[in-house]
Amino acid sequence: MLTPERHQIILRLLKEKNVVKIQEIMELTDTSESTIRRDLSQLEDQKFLKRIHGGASRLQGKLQEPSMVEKSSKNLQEKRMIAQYAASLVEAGDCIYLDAGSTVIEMIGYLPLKEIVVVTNGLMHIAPLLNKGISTYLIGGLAKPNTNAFIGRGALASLDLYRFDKCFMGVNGIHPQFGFTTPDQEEALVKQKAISLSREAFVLADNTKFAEISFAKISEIHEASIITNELEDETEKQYVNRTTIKVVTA
Amino acid sequence: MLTPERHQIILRLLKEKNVVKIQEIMELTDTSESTIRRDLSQLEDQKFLKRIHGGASRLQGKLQEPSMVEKSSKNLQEKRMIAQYAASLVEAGDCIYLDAGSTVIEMIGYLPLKEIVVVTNGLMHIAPLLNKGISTYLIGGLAKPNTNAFIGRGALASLDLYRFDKCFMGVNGIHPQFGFTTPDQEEALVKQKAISLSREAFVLADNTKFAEISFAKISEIHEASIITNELEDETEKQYVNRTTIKVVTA
DNA sequence: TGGTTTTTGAAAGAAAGTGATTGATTTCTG
DNA sequence: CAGAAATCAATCACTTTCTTTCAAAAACCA
Repeated sequence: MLTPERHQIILRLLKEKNVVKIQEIMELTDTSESTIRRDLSQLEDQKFLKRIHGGASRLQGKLQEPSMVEKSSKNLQEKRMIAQYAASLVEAGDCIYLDAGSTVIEMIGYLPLKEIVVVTNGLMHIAPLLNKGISTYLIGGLAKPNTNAFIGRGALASLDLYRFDKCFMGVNGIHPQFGFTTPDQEEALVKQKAISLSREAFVLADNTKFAEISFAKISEIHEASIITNELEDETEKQYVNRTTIKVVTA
Repeated sequence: MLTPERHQIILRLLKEKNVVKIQEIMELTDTSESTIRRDLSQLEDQKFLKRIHGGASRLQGKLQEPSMVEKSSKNLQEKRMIAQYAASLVEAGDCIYLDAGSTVIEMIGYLPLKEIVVVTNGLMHIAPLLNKGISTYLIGGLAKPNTNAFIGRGALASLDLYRFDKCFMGVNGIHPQFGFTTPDQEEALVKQKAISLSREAFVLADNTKFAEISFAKISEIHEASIITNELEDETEKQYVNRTTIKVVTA
Protein backbone atom coordinates (compact mmCIF):
# COMPACT_ATOMS: atom_id res chain seq x y z
CA MET A 1 0.00 0.00 0.00
CA LEU A 2 1.33 3.39 -1.01
CA THR A 3 2.15 6.01 1.56
CA PRO A 4 -0.35 8.60 0.34
CA GLU A 5 -3.08 5.98 0.44
CA ARG A 6 -2.40 5.34 4.09
CA HIS A 7 -2.40 9.03 4.75
CA GLN A 8 -5.78 9.37 3.13
CA ILE A 9 -7.14 6.58 5.25
CA ILE A 10 -5.82 8.14 8.42
CA LEU A 11 -7.24 11.53 7.62
CA ARG A 12 -10.58 10.06 6.70
CA LEU A 13 -10.71 8.16 9.96
CA LEU A 14 -9.88 11.30 11.85
CA LYS A 15 -12.60 13.19 10.10
CA GLU A 16 -15.08 10.68 11.33
CA LYS A 17 -13.87 10.00 14.81
CA ASN A 18 -11.84 12.93 16.12
CA VAL A 19 -9.39 10.48 17.63
CA VAL A 20 -7.77 7.36 16.23
CA LYS A 21 -5.59 4.76 17.89
CA ILE A 22 -2.46 3.51 16.23
CA GLN A 23 -3.64 -0.03 16.81
CA GLU A 24 -6.73 0.73 14.82
CA ILE A 25 -4.86 2.09 11.84
CA MET A 26 -2.47 -0.85 11.89
CA GLU A 27 -5.31 -3.30 11.54
CA LEU A 28 -6.99 -1.32 8.86
CA THR A 29 -3.92 -0.83 6.73
CA ASP A 30 -2.19 -4.08 7.60
CA THR A 31 1.13 -2.40 8.26
CA SER A 32 3.50 -2.21 11.17
CA GLU A 33 3.47 0.12 14.12
CA SER A 34 6.63 1.81 12.92
CA THR A 35 5.10 2.72 9.61
CA ILE A 36 2.04 4.24 11.17
CA ARG A 37 4.19 6.21 13.56
CA ARG A 38 6.12 7.62 10.66
CA ASP A 39 2.89 8.47 8.88
CA LEU A 40 1.55 10.26 11.90
CA SER A 41 4.77 12.21 12.32
CA GLN A 42 4.66 13.34 8.73
CA LEU A 43 1.03 14.29 8.89
CA GLU A 44 1.71 16.20 12.05
CA ASP A 45 4.52 18.11 10.37
CA GLN A 46 2.09 19.02 7.61
CA LYS A 47 -0.34 20.24 10.25
CA PHE A 48 -2.99 17.71 9.33
CA LEU A 49 -3.32 16.27 12.80
CA LYS A 50 -1.94 16.28 16.28
CA ARG A 51 -0.16 13.31 17.68
CA ILE A 52 -1.24 12.12 21.08
CA HIS A 53 -0.11 9.28 23.25
CA GLY A 54 -1.63 6.22 21.64
CA GLY A 55 -2.64 7.73 18.36
CA ALA A 56 -3.64 11.01 16.84
CA SER A 57 -6.36 13.57 17.20
CA ARG A 58 -7.89 16.03 14.86
CA LEU A 59 -6.63 19.52 15.42
CA GLN A 60 -9.53 21.81 15.89
CA GLY A 61 -9.42 25.41 14.91
CA LYS A 62 -8.72 27.53 11.91
CA LEU A 63 -5.89 25.61 10.38
CA GLN A 64 -7.98 22.64 9.47
CA GLU A 65 -10.82 24.24 7.59
CA PRO A 66 -9.18 25.97 4.63
CA SER A 67 -7.73 22.80 3.20
CA MET A 68 -10.91 20.83 3.68
CA VAL A 69 -13.21 23.48 2.34
CA GLU A 70 -10.90 24.06 -0.55
CA LYS A 71 -10.86 20.43 -1.39
CA SER A 72 -14.56 19.91 -1.10
CA SER A 73 -15.45 22.88 -3.26
CA LYS A 74 -12.93 21.85 -5.83
CA ASN A 75 -14.41 18.42 -5.97
CA LEU A 76 -17.96 19.57 -5.69
CA GLN A 77 -18.45 20.37 -9.33
CA GLU A 78 -17.13 17.04 -10.41
CA LYS A 79 -19.27 15.33 -7.83
CA ARG A 80 -22.29 17.16 -9.20
CA MET A 81 -21.58 16.09 -12.74
CA ILE A 82 -21.38 12.51 -11.66
CA ALA A 83 -24.47 12.86 -9.50
CA GLN A 84 -26.46 14.42 -12.29
CA TYR A 85 -25.68 11.61 -14.66
CA ALA A 86 -26.52 9.01 -12.04
CA ALA A 87 -29.84 10.71 -11.33
CA SER A 88 -30.68 10.61 -15.03
CA LEU A 89 -30.67 6.82 -14.83
CA VAL A 90 -33.62 6.82 -12.49
CA GLU A 91 -36.93 6.16 -14.24
CA ALA A 92 -40.51 6.72 -13.24
CA GLY A 93 -41.73 3.92 -11.01
CA ASP A 94 -38.28 2.98 -9.78
CA CYS A 95 -37.54 2.03 -6.21
CA ILE A 96 -33.97 3.06 -5.58
CA TYR A 97 -31.50 2.84 -2.72
CA LEU A 98 -29.29 5.82 -1.97
CA ASP A 99 -26.21 5.16 0.09
CA ALA A 100 -25.11 7.67 2.73
CA GLY A 101 -22.30 9.86 1.52
CA SER A 102 -21.51 13.22 0.08
CA THR A 103 -21.45 12.28 -3.58
CA VAL A 104 -24.73 10.42 -3.47
CA ILE A 105 -26.47 13.25 -1.64
CA GLU A 106 -25.83 15.47 -4.63
CA MET A 107 -28.06 13.19 -6.69
CA ILE A 108 -31.15 14.26 -4.86
CA GLY A 109 -31.39 17.63 -6.53
CA TYR A 110 -31.39 15.98 -9.94
CA LEU A 111 -33.84 13.17 -9.27
CA PRO A 112 -36.94 13.11 -11.46
CA LEU A 113 -40.09 13.93 -9.55
CA LYS A 114 -42.24 11.25 -11.05
CA GLU A 115 -43.41 8.51 -8.79
CA ILE A 116 -40.23 7.17 -7.41
CA VAL A 117 -39.55 5.63 -4.05
CA VAL A 118 -36.25 6.17 -2.30
CA VAL A 119 -34.77 4.08 0.47
CA THR A 120 -31.63 5.31 2.17
CA ASN A 121 -29.38 4.88 5.18
CA GLY A 122 -28.27 8.50 5.14
CA LEU A 123 -29.71 10.79 7.73
CA MET A 124 -28.83 13.90 5.80
CA HIS A 125 -30.72 12.68 2.75
CA ILE A 126 -34.11 12.77 4.39
CA ALA A 127 -34.77 16.49 4.49
CA PRO A 128 -33.97 17.24 0.83
CA LEU A 129 -35.88 14.16 -0.30
CA LEU A 130 -38.99 15.15 1.60
CA ASN A 131 -38.60 18.68 0.31
CA LYS A 132 -38.91 17.35 -3.21
CA GLY A 133 -42.02 15.46 -2.25
CA ILE A 134 -40.45 12.07 -2.81
CA SER A 135 -41.63 9.03 -0.88
CA THR A 136 -38.74 8.36 1.41
CA TYR A 137 -37.84 5.41 3.57
CA LEU A 138 -34.96 5.28 5.99
CA ILE A 139 -33.55 2.01 7.12
CA GLY A 140 -33.08 1.76 10.86
CA GLY A 141 -30.09 0.89 12.93
CA LEU A 142 -27.30 2.38 14.96
CA ALA A 143 -26.63 6.02 14.20
CA LYS A 144 -22.96 6.44 13.42
CA PRO A 145 -21.63 9.75 14.72
CA ASN A 146 -20.13 12.20 12.27
CA THR A 147 -21.11 10.35 9.13
CA ASN A 148 -24.82 10.30 9.84
CA ALA A 149 -25.19 6.86 8.40
CA PHE A 150 -27.12 3.97 9.90
CA ILE A 151 -25.38 0.68 10.36
CA GLY A 152 -25.40 -2.50 12.36
CA ARG A 153 -27.81 -5.33 12.84
CA GLY A 154 -30.88 -3.13 12.78
CA ALA A 155 -29.85 -1.63 9.50
CA LEU A 156 -29.30 -5.01 7.90
CA ALA A 157 -32.60 -6.35 9.18
CA SER A 158 -34.48 -3.32 7.94
CA LEU A 159 -32.97 -3.67 4.52
CA ASP A 160 -34.50 -7.11 4.21
CA LEU A 161 -37.90 -5.53 3.77
CA TYR A 162 -36.98 -3.95 0.48
CA ARG A 163 -36.03 -4.79 -3.07
CA PHE A 164 -34.50 -2.19 -5.33
CA ASP A 165 -34.50 -1.54 -9.03
CA LYS A 166 -31.26 0.37 -8.75
CA CYS A 167 -28.88 1.27 -5.99
CA PHE A 168 -26.36 4.09 -5.95
CA MET A 169 -23.35 3.67 -3.72
CA GLY A 170 -20.71 6.06 -2.53
CA VAL A 171 -17.22 4.76 -2.10
CA ASN A 172 -14.06 5.76 -0.36
CA GLY A 173 -11.65 4.04 -2.62
CA ILE A 174 -11.34 1.59 -5.43
CA HIS A 175 -8.58 -0.94 -5.22
CA PRO A 176 -7.60 -3.42 -7.91
CA GLN A 177 -7.39 -6.32 -5.52
CA PHE A 178 -9.92 -5.49 -2.84
CA GLY A 179 -12.56 -3.85 -4.96
CA PHE A 180 -14.61 -1.02 -3.57
CA THR A 181 -13.44 0.01 -0.16
CA THR A 182 -14.60 1.91 2.88
CA PRO A 183 -12.86 2.37 6.22
CA ASP A 184 -15.71 1.07 8.34
CA GLN A 185 -16.58 -2.57 8.27
CA GLU A 186 -20.08 -2.04 9.59
CA GLU A 187 -20.76 0.35 6.79
CA ALA A 188 -19.33 -2.11 4.33
CA LEU A 189 -21.84 -4.73 5.42
CA VAL A 190 -24.74 -2.40 4.79
CA LYS A 191 -23.47 -1.52 1.35
CA GLN A 192 -22.95 -5.15 0.54
CA LYS A 193 -26.46 -6.06 1.53
CA ALA A 194 -28.05 -3.18 -0.35
CA ILE A 195 -26.23 -4.23 -3.48
CA SER A 196 -27.43 -7.77 -3.10
CA LEU A 197 -31.02 -6.56 -2.94
CA SER A 198 -30.77 -4.51 -6.08
CA ARG A 199 -31.23 -5.47 -9.70
CA GLU A 200 -28.58 -2.97 -10.77
CA ALA A 201 -25.80 -1.34 -8.80
CA PHE A 202 -24.06 1.90 -9.57
CA VAL A 203 -20.96 3.16 -7.85
CA LEU A 204 -20.34 6.89 -7.82
CA ALA A 205 -16.67 7.75 -7.58
CA ASP A 206 -14.78 10.82 -8.56
CA ASN A 207 -11.32 10.08 -9.82
CA THR A 208 -9.62 10.96 -6.53
CA LYS A 209 -11.11 7.83 -5.05
CA PHE A 210 -9.04 5.44 -7.07
CA ALA A 211 -6.51 4.71 -4.49
CA GLU A 212 -9.31 0.71 2.54
CA ILE A 213 -12.11 -2.62 4.08
CA SER A 214 -13.66 -3.69 0.83
CA PHE A 215 -17.42 -3.88 0.69
CA ALA A 216 -17.60 -5.65 -2.60
CA LYS A 217 -15.13 -7.23 -4.87
CA ILE A 218 -15.66 -5.67 -8.22
CA SER A 219 -16.33 -9.04 -9.73
CA GLU A 220 -19.08 -9.70 -7.20
CA ILE A 221 -21.31 -7.00 -8.53
CA HIS A 222 -23.12 -8.50 -11.45
CA GLU A 223 -24.77 -5.54 -13.01
CA ALA A 224 -22.46 -2.88 -11.68
CA SER A 225 -21.45 0.36 -13.21
CA ILE A 226 -18.94 2.82 -11.98
CA ILE A 227 -19.81 6.39 -12.73
CA THR A 228 -16.80 8.66 -12.56
CA ASN A 229 -15.17 11.63 -14.14
CA GLU A 230 -12.09 11.51 -16.31
CA LEU A 231 -9.54 8.88 -15.52
CA GLU A 232 -6.02 10.04 -15.90
CA ASP A 233 -4.35 6.98 -17.24
CA GLU A 234 -4.77 3.42 -18.28
CA THR A 235 -3.58 2.14 -14.95
CA GLU A 236 -6.78 3.24 -13.41
CA LYS A 237 -8.88 1.72 -16.10
CA GLN A 238 -7.52 -1.69 -15.37
CA TYR A 239 -9.20 -1.51 -11.99
CA VAL A 240 -12.59 -1.56 -13.49
CA ASN A 241 -12.28 -3.83 -16.45
CA ARG A 242 -14.92 -6.20 -15.17
CA THR A 243 -17.65 -3.64 -14.96
CA THR A 244 -19.30 -1.07 -17.11
CA ILE A 245 -17.66 2.26 -16.63
CA LYS A 246 -19.29 5.52 -17.48
CA VAL A 247 -17.01 8.52 -17.67
CA VAL A 248 -18.78 11.83 -17.25
CA THR A 249 -17.10 14.85 -18.75
CA ALA A 250 -17.86 18.51 -18.45
CA MET B 1 -9.34 4.66 26.16
CA LEU B 2 -7.20 7.56 25.00
CA THR B 3 -6.66 10.54 27.23
CA PRO B 4 -8.36 13.10 24.99
CA GLU B 5 -11.43 10.91 24.80
CA ARG B 6 -11.77 11.02 28.56
CA HIS B 7 -11.23 14.74 28.53
CA GLN B 8 -14.00 15.09 26.00
CA ILE B 9 -16.33 13.12 28.20
CA ILE B 10 -15.48 15.16 31.26
CA LEU B 11 -16.01 18.44 29.48
CA ARG B 12 -19.28 17.24 28.05
CA LEU B 13 -20.46 16.25 31.49
CA LEU B 14 -19.50 19.63 32.84
CA LYS B 15 -21.33 21.38 30.07
CA GLU B 16 -24.48 19.62 31.13
CA LYS B 17 -24.29 19.73 34.84
CA ASN B 18 -21.96 22.50 36.01
CA VAL B 19 -20.52 20.12 38.57
CA VAL B 20 -19.26 16.60 38.20
CA LYS B 21 -18.05 14.06 40.77
CA ILE B 22 -14.94 12.02 40.31
CA GLN B 23 -16.87 8.90 41.19
CA GLU B 24 -19.21 9.61 38.35
CA ILE B 25 -16.46 10.00 35.79
CA MET B 26 -14.78 6.83 37.01
CA GLU B 27 -17.87 4.80 36.35
CA LEU B 28 -18.46 6.38 33.01
CA THR B 29 -14.94 5.94 31.73
CA ASP B 30 -14.12 2.73 33.56
CA THR B 31 -10.82 4.04 34.85
CA SER B 32 -9.23 4.54 38.24
CA GLU B 33 -9.50 7.44 40.60
CA SER B 34 -5.87 8.35 40.03
CA THR B 35 -6.37 8.71 36.34
CA ILE B 36 -9.36 10.96 36.72
CA ARG B 37 -7.51 13.10 39.21
CA ARG B 38 -4.70 13.54 36.75
CA ASP B 39 -7.18 14.39 34.02
CA LEU B 40 -8.83 17.01 36.17
CA SER B 41 -5.48 18.54 37.06
CA GLN B 42 -4.53 18.81 33.42
CA LEU B 43 -7.85 20.27 32.42
CA GLU B 44 -7.58 22.76 35.23
CA ASP B 45 -4.13 23.79 34.05
CA GLN B 46 -5.63 24.36 30.63
CA LYS B 47 -8.33 26.50 32.22
CA PHE B 48 -11.12 24.24 31.11
CA LEU B 49 -12.53 23.70 34.57
CA LYS B 50 -12.00 24.31 38.26
CA ARG B 51 -11.26 21.50 40.62
CA ILE B 52 -13.38 21.27 43.72
CA HIS B 53 -13.45 18.82 46.56
CA GLY B 54 -14.93 15.64 45.14
CA GLY B 55 -14.77 16.58 41.52
CA ALA B 56 -14.75 19.59 39.26
CA SER B 57 -16.93 22.51 38.39
CA ARG B 58 -17.36 24.58 35.32
CA LEU B 59 -15.60 27.89 35.55
CA GLN B 60 -18.08 30.58 34.85
CA GLY B 61 -16.98 33.46 32.77
CA LYS B 62 -16.74 34.07 29.10
CA LEU B 63 -17.05 30.51 27.95
CA GLN B 64 -20.61 29.96 29.12
CA GLU B 65 -22.98 28.23 26.81
CA PRO B 66 -26.26 29.82 25.82
CA SER B 67 -28.24 27.02 27.39
CA MET B 68 -31.33 28.93 28.46
CA VAL B 69 -31.55 31.28 25.56
CA GLU B 70 -34.96 30.24 24.35
CA LYS B 71 -37.14 30.91 27.32
CA SER B 72 -39.65 32.64 25.13
CA SER B 73 -42.57 30.31 24.87
CA LYS B 74 -44.59 29.82 27.99
CA ASN B 75 -45.52 26.37 26.85
CA LEU B 76 -41.92 25.49 26.32
CA GLN B 77 -41.02 25.98 29.93
CA GLU B 78 -43.76 23.67 31.07
CA LYS B 79 -42.68 21.14 28.50
CA ARG B 80 -39.19 21.37 29.87
CA MET B 81 -40.29 20.78 33.42
CA ILE B 82 -42.11 17.69 32.36
CA ALA B 83 -39.21 16.57 30.22
CA GLN B 84 -36.72 17.09 33.01
CA TYR B 85 -38.70 14.98 35.38
CA ALA B 86 -39.11 12.27 32.81
CA ALA B 87 -35.38 12.26 32.10
CA SER B 88 -34.67 11.84 35.80
CA LEU B 89 -36.41 8.47 35.63
CA VAL B 90 -33.78 7.11 33.31
CA GLU B 91 -31.14 5.04 35.07
CA ALA B 92 -27.69 3.90 34.07
CA GLY B 93 -27.89 0.82 31.91
CA ASP B 94 -31.39 1.53 30.66
CA CYS B 95 -32.46 0.98 27.11
CA ILE B 96 -35.19 3.51 26.45
CA TYR B 97 -37.51 4.39 23.59
CA LEU B 98 -38.13 8.04 22.80
CA ASP B 99 -41.18 8.80 20.75
CA ALA B 100 -41.02 11.48 18.09
CA GLY B 101 -42.52 14.73 19.25
CA SER B 102 -41.70 18.10 20.63
CA THR B 103 -42.15 17.36 24.31
CA VAL B 104 -40.09 14.20 24.24
CA ILE B 105 -37.27 15.92 22.37
CA GLU B 106 -36.83 18.23 25.31
CA MET B 107 -35.89 15.23 27.42
CA ILE B 108 -32.64 14.75 25.59
CA GLY B 109 -30.90 17.69 27.22
CA TYR B 110 -31.65 16.25 30.64
CA LEU B 111 -30.73 12.64 30.02
CA PRO B 112 -27.97 11.22 32.18
CA LEU B 113 -24.81 10.49 30.25
CA LYS B 114 -24.06 7.16 31.79
CA GLU B 115 -24.28 4.16 29.59
CA ILE B 116 -27.75 4.39 28.25
CA VAL B 117 -29.06 3.27 24.91
CA VAL B 118 -31.76 5.23 23.15
CA VAL B 119 -34.02 3.98 20.39
CA THR B 120 -36.25 6.48 18.66
CA ASN B 121 -38.46 7.05 15.66
CA GLY B 122 -37.83 10.79 15.67
CA LEU B 123 -35.53 12.17 13.05
CA MET B 124 -34.91 15.37 14.93
CA HIS B 125 -33.76 13.47 18.00
CA ILE B 126 -30.71 12.00 16.38
CA ALA B 127 -28.41 15.01 16.26
CA PRO B 128 -28.80 16.10 19.90
CA LEU B 129 -28.48 12.50 21.09
CA LEU B 130 -25.25 11.96 19.19
CA ASN B 131 -23.99 15.29 20.46
CA LYS B 132 -24.34 13.98 23.98
CA GLY B 133 -22.39 10.90 23.07
CA ILE B 134 -25.32 8.58 23.63
CA SER B 135 -25.64 5.32 21.72
CA THR B 136 -28.53 6.03 19.42
CA TYR B 137 -30.67 3.76 17.27
CA LEU B 138 -33.31 4.90 14.85
CA ILE B 139 -36.05 2.59 13.76
CA GLY B 140 -36.57 2.54 10.05
CA GLY B 141 -39.62 3.12 7.99
CA LEU B 142 -41.46 5.67 5.92
CA ALA B 143 -40.43 9.23 6.63
CA LYS B 144 -43.51 11.21 7.44
CA PRO B 145 -43.24 14.75 6.10
CA ASN B 146 -43.60 17.63 8.56
CA THR B 147 -43.43 15.56 11.71
CA ASN B 148 -40.12 13.88 10.95
CA ALA B 149 -41.32 10.64 12.43
CA PHE B 150 -40.88 7.20 10.96
CA ILE B 151 -43.92 5.03 10.55
CA GLY B 152 -45.35 2.17 8.57
CA ARG B 153 -44.48 -1.45 8.08
CA GLY B 154 -40.74 -0.83 8.14
CA ALA B 155 -40.98 0.98 11.43
CA LEU B 156 -42.99 -1.78 13.05
CA ALA B 157 -40.66 -4.46 11.78
CA SER B 158 -37.60 -2.60 13.01
CA LEU B 159 -39.11 -2.19 16.43
CA ASP B 160 -39.29 -5.93 16.79
CA LEU B 161 -35.54 -6.03 17.20
CA TYR B 162 -35.65 -4.18 20.49
CA ARG B 163 -36.90 -4.45 24.04
CA PHE B 164 -37.08 -1.42 26.28
CA ASP B 165 -36.79 -0.80 29.97
CA LYS B 166 -38.80 2.36 29.64
CA CYS B 167 -40.55 4.21 26.88
CA PHE B 168 -41.50 7.85 26.77
CA MET B 169 -44.39 8.79 24.56
CA GLY B 170 -45.64 12.11 23.33
CA VAL B 171 -49.35 12.51 22.95
CA ASN B 172 -51.75 14.81 21.21
CA GLY B 173 -54.65 14.36 23.52
CA ILE B 174 -56.04 12.33 26.36
CA HIS B 175 -59.67 11.32 26.20
CA PRO B 176 -61.63 9.59 28.92
CA GLN B 177 -63.13 7.06 26.61
CA PHE B 178 -60.52 6.63 23.93
CA GLY B 179 -57.39 6.95 26.04
CA PHE B 180 -54.29 8.51 24.60
CA THR B 181 -54.90 9.90 21.17
CA THR B 182 -53.02 10.97 18.10
CA PRO B 183 -54.39 12.09 14.73
CA ASP B 184 -52.42 9.69 12.59
CA GLN B 185 -53.27 6.05 12.65
CA GLU B 186 -49.91 4.99 11.33
CA GLU B 187 -48.20 6.82 14.12
CA ALA B 188 -50.58 5.30 16.60
CA LEU B 189 -49.50 1.83 15.51
CA VAL B 190 -45.89 2.62 16.13
CA LYS B 191 -46.62 4.01 19.57
CA GLN B 192 -48.71 1.02 20.43
CA LYS B 193 -46.00 -1.36 19.41
CA ALA B 194 -43.27 0.50 21.28
CA ILE B 195 -45.36 0.42 24.44
CA SER B 196 -45.90 -3.29 24.08
CA LEU B 197 -42.16 -3.82 23.91
CA SER B 198 -41.44 -1.82 27.04
CA ARG B 199 -41.46 -2.81 30.68
CA GLU B 200 -42.70 0.61 31.72
CA ALA B 201 -44.44 3.28 29.71
CA PHE B 202 -44.53 7.00 30.44
CA VAL B 203 -46.72 9.51 28.70
CA LEU B 204 -45.59 13.12 28.61
CA ALA B 205 -48.47 15.52 28.36
CA ASP B 206 -48.77 19.14 29.32
CA ASN B 207 -52.19 20.06 30.60
CA THR B 208 -53.33 21.55 27.31
CA LYS B 209 -53.44 18.06 25.91
CA PHE B 210 -56.40 16.88 27.93
CA ALA B 211 -59.28 16.88 25.44
CA GLU B 212 -58.17 12.38 18.29
CA ILE B 213 -57.26 8.09 16.98
CA SER B 214 -56.31 6.48 20.26
CA PHE B 215 -53.02 4.64 20.35
CA ALA B 216 -53.64 3.01 23.65
CA LYS B 217 -56.56 2.76 25.97
CA ILE B 218 -55.35 3.91 29.30
CA SER B 219 -56.27 0.59 30.77
CA GLU B 220 -54.13 -1.21 28.25
CA ILE B 221 -50.94 0.21 29.57
CA HIS B 222 -49.96 -1.87 32.51
CA GLU B 223 -47.18 0.10 34.05
CA ALA B 224 -48.08 3.47 32.68
CA SER B 225 -47.49 6.85 34.14
CA ILE B 226 -48.64 10.17 32.85
CA ILE B 227 -46.23 12.97 33.51
CA THR B 228 -47.88 16.35 33.32
CA ASN B 229 -47.99 19.75 34.88
CA GLU B 230 -50.80 21.07 37.05
CA LEU B 231 -54.25 19.84 36.27
CA GLU B 232 -56.88 22.49 36.58
CA ASP B 233 -59.82 20.53 37.85
CA GLU B 234 -61.05 17.19 38.95
CA THR B 235 -62.65 16.54 35.61
CA GLU B 236 -59.29 16.03 34.12
CA LYS B 237 -58.11 13.78 36.87
CA GLN B 238 -60.86 11.32 36.16
CA TYR B 239 -59.27 10.72 32.79
CA VAL B 240 -56.29 9.17 34.32
CA ASN B 241 -57.59 7.35 37.31
CA ARG B 242 -56.33 4.02 36.13
CA THR B 243 -52.73 5.04 35.90
CA THR B 244 -50.10 6.64 38.03
CA ILE B 245 -50.06 10.34 37.47
CA LYS B 246 -47.11 12.50 38.28
CA VAL B 247 -47.77 16.20 38.42
CA VAL B 248 -44.68 18.31 38.00
CA THR B 249 -44.77 21.77 39.49
CA ALA B 250 -42.41 24.66 39.18
C1' DT C 1 21.41 -5.64 -14.27
C1' DG C 2 23.72 -3.28 -10.52
C1' DG C 3 23.86 0.38 -7.54
C1' DT C 4 21.33 4.00 -5.05
C1' DT C 5 17.54 5.76 -2.51
C1' DT C 6 13.34 5.04 -0.11
C1' DT C 7 10.41 2.44 2.64
C1' DT C 8 9.66 -0.91 5.93
C1' DG C 9 9.67 -3.79 10.25
C1' DA C 10 11.98 -5.14 14.41
C1' DA C 11 14.47 -4.22 18.72
C1' DA C 12 16.14 -1.73 22.81
C1' DG C 13 16.05 1.81 25.94
C1' DA C 14 13.45 6.10 27.23
C1' DA C 15 9.15 8.27 28.26
C1' DA C 16 4.43 8.47 29.45
C1' DG C 17 0.19 6.60 31.32
C1' DT C 18 -2.04 3.73 34.73
C1' DG C 19 -3.67 1.73 39.11
C1' DA C 20 -2.82 0.78 43.89
C1' DT C 21 -1.18 2.33 48.26
C1' DT C 22 0.12 5.42 51.79
C1' DG C 23 -0.67 8.94 54.96
C1' DA C 24 -2.22 13.81 55.17
C1' DT C 25 -6.24 16.81 54.73
C1' DT C 26 -10.92 17.95 54.35
C1' DT C 27 -15.75 17.19 55.04
C1' DC C 28 -19.47 14.94 57.33
C1' DT C 29 -22.08 13.53 61.46
C1' DG C 30 -23.60 12.99 65.90
C1' DC D 1 -15.85 19.25 69.20
C1' DA D 2 -14.33 14.54 68.19
C1' DG D 3 -14.44 10.48 65.60
C1' DA D 4 -15.68 8.58 61.15
C1' DA D 5 -15.77 8.88 56.37
C1' DA D 6 -14.43 10.73 52.22
C1' DT D 7 -11.18 13.04 49.37
C1' DC D 8 -6.63 14.32 48.25
C1' DA D 9 -1.48 14.52 46.83
C1' DA D 10 2.53 11.89 46.46
C1' DT D 11 4.79 7.93 45.34
C1' DC D 12 5.90 3.21 43.48
C1' DA D 13 5.66 -0.68 40.53
C1' DC D 14 3.87 -2.02 36.27
C1' DT D 15 2.21 -1.58 31.52
C1' DT D 16 1.86 0.65 27.28
C1' DT D 17 3.54 3.65 24.03
C1' DC D 18 7.42 6.42 22.00
C1' DT D 19 11.88 7.41 19.98
C1' DT D 20 15.92 5.96 17.98
C1' DT D 21 18.56 2.98 15.48
C1' DC D 22 19.70 -0.53 12.18
C1' DA D 23 19.35 -3.96 8.72
C1' DA D 24 16.36 -6.12 5.30
C1' DA D 25 13.11 -5.38 1.56
C1' DA D 26 11.23 -2.70 -2.06
C1' DA D 27 11.23 0.85 -5.40
C1' DC D 28 13.90 3.66 -8.43
C1' DC D 29 17.24 4.97 -12.01
C1' DA D 30 20.50 4.71 -15.04
